[in-house]
Amino acid sequence: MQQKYNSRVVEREAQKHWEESGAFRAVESPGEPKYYCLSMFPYPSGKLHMGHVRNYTIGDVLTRYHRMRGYNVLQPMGWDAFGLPAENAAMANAVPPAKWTYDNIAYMKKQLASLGFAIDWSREIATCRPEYYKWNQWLFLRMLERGLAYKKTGVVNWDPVDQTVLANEQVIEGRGWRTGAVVEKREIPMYYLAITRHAEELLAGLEELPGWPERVKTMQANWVGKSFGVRFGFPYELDGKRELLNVFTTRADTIMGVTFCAVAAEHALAGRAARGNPRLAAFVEECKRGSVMEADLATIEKKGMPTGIAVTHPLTGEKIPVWVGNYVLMGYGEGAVMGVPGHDQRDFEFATQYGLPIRDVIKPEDAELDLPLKAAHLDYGVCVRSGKYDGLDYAKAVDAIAADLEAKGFGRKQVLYRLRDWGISRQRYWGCPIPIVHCGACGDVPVPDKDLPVVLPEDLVPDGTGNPLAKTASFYECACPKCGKAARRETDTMDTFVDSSWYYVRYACPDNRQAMVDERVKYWLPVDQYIGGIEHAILHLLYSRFWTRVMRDLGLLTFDEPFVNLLTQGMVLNEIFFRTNEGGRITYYNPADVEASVGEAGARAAVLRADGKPVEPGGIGTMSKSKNNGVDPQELIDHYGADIARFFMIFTSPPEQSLEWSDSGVEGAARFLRRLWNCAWDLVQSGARSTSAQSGAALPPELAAVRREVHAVLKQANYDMSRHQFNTVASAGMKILNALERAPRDEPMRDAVLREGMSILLRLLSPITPHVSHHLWLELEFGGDILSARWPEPDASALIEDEIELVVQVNGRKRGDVRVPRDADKEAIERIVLASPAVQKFVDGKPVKKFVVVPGRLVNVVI
RNA sequence: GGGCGAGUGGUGGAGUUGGUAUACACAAGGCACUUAAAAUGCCUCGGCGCAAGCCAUGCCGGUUCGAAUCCGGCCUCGCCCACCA
Repeated sequence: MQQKYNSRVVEREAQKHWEESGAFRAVESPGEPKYYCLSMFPYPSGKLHMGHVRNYTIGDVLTRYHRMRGYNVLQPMGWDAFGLPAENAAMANAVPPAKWTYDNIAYMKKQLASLGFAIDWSREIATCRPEYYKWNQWLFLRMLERGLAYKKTGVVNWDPVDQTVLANEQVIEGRGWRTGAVVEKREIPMYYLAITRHAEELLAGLEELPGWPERVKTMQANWVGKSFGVRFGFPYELDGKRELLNVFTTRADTIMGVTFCAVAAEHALAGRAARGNPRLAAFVEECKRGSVMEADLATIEKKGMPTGIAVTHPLTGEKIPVWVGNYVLMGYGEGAVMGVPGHDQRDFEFATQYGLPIRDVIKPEDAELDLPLKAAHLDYGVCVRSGKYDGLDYAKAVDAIAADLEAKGFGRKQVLYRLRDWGISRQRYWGCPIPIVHCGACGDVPVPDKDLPVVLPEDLVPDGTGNPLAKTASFYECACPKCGKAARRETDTMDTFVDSSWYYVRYACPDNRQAMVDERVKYWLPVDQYIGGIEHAILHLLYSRFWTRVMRDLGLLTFDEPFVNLLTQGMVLNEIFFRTNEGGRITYYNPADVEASVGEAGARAAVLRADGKPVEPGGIGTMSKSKNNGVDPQELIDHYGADIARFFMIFTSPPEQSLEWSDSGVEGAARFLRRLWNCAWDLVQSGARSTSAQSGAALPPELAAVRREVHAVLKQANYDMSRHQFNTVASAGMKILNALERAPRDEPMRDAVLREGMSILLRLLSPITPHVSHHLWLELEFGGDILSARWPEPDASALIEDEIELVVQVNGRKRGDVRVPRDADKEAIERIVLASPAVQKFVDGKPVKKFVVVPGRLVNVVI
């Protein structure tokens, strides 16, 4: 054994051993309990960042722990390899996205290997490989057959210079992020997946996910957005025809307070009214051009214009004017609302602005409203000034009004979801081709299964002006599968969220060229533990839950929910430093280049090392390129090694909380592992390798205390492990080492206690610091491979003491402690406690009102 | 505007069911070893007080023998959603 801990040597040897022995190869073994542990696969952006390291370390801890618990574990890894950054890099470097992506994958794979993760690399997948995305296309065709995929014209952000669609986040202050051109709204045909058909099931299914964080479930439920209400129509006549202006409301009880109706600019009625009304037409155009971003909509001023059309109130027969309102969304409900200014704040603002009447028809049960209203009264109450509905509460009023509307044929109760169908068309090159051929004679023709996959050419270089596929004849020129005539292939590709919606299934059978899934899926799926960032709480996880149900309905899967347990790990944060120059431009400096010192009165001063001049502290924030506060994990690994990096990640914060980077924290981790090594070295030097740890042997009190400490800490650590609080498991490792180091030197049984303690400690740490644990396990000759060693359990007999210490409280305040025999009953304890000087002093002859005993912990004397 | 979290030392954070608040670290200070530095080891470390003791888990109140933990009302911060009818 080397005297000094050399992480490089230890880690290289351990990794070589694991690789040569195929230690992480997962093999199906029916009858054996399985544990499928999955971390969200990375986008191959170039190199790992700290967030990856944290994510995969947490996953690896769970994987290795469950293996030692006797589970047949699977931890796969792959690449979310399609996407926009590859196209941007391609433009910048004139290299095809494919080459850039594959190079990045090769480098990042090496980085992952150097961290010692227990990954089964034989199952590696990359979503940009035809053998993977073929099944995207295949499933899309199945969905098309069932009407679950369909084509529709939708509104998108369009960059007129680049001739391309922009994602919402690529629109900055109304302009394209690359070109600076004013973004237009355009209606173009896109393919949609009918996720709304599963809205109810996606909502109800959340109830069956006790292993998911509450907040993720809440976010999903809000996103699906279920509302109970009434859908009904206001009748009107146009060009001699009787029509209905349909609206949806969750407040049918306020229907007698309607003083106007408002429709979205895109609504058919608005278009109709705009004909022959240039001012209205101009207003409608203005509204249509507005941002697609909903967050922006919330802040803009309410604007509207009358259409000149009037509808009839379905219950009162009153004439109601119809307006176009910029606050009405075409995409939700009917694109039209009933205006109740008395009881809806938006309607109130609109009515106030345009002088429309405001009517109060709801009042609190036992109070009167302050009239005139200064704002809409939103609370539920009872109906007033509502004719036959007067005095009814919310539920009764809605029931009665819905019944009347239904009787008259105007509408009825309805459930509405906020969720919209998933548009998957992207006018981008680096993605999965949509398997459709456009034929002049036959229309849109699906590519037959036998012609799958539609292969994406890998040698194109985008230039920023539109989709290169649309300019590559060898791709788009094809024969119609139906009639054989010349046709044009669809050049849109799929949203990359499609790729990530089912990759976890494919890990079970990545090599199957004949089918999307096979028998092995039944063994491994669903995923037992999924780990990833909270930023995927809505979209990725919702799409995956949807896709799973689609596959289930096709008979490909037999379960509803893909991820049984979900752990959302926190962000990795670091300090931010910057300077502002005369022009107001902010330059960020990496904390590694900044010398920070704590000055007088705790004031923090920071200077840039390069020039010794001060920089301003900008607080703490997520590691990011824009704030230039990232720490390159590779430097950490090169300098300290994988185990120290992993230990720091686990020890510093609980997995779900954010983790603050700290150089001295890393030093602390390094210090601990050196001490661990030294402890093992001493034990090896004492020649005590073969001394067996006998639990039953009578130990002198000091050693019994050490052993008791070790087992007590282990007991707590096992509880912490089970609830995924890994930071305190790492603490437990430190506590055990502290206890072992305190063991008295001259006792003959010392080495036996130390050996037992080390065998526990190494196993406890091995999920966190697998390399050094592996190495010391061999050096101390505990037998076998620690990878598959049994997880340690505390020895109950080690925890028993003949005398226990009880804390003594008087009136709930700690006043001392007493030692009592382990089996003392309440009377005996009371006798001892009342006789103790600490209690005597406070009781001072006063009568004892109550004597509370918490067994094994404390007593409380109430006087 | 709505929803969900979270507020504990100088810092990161412990504290299952209410039961010794501040575990384990980091930083800081002191000492030892050393020619010196690094490394290592030992000690101190919530506040006030000479002490007995008192006060401290965002603030105010309540329940309880006993509250960081439970209940009610505020304040602050973070995240998510957001003119959703």
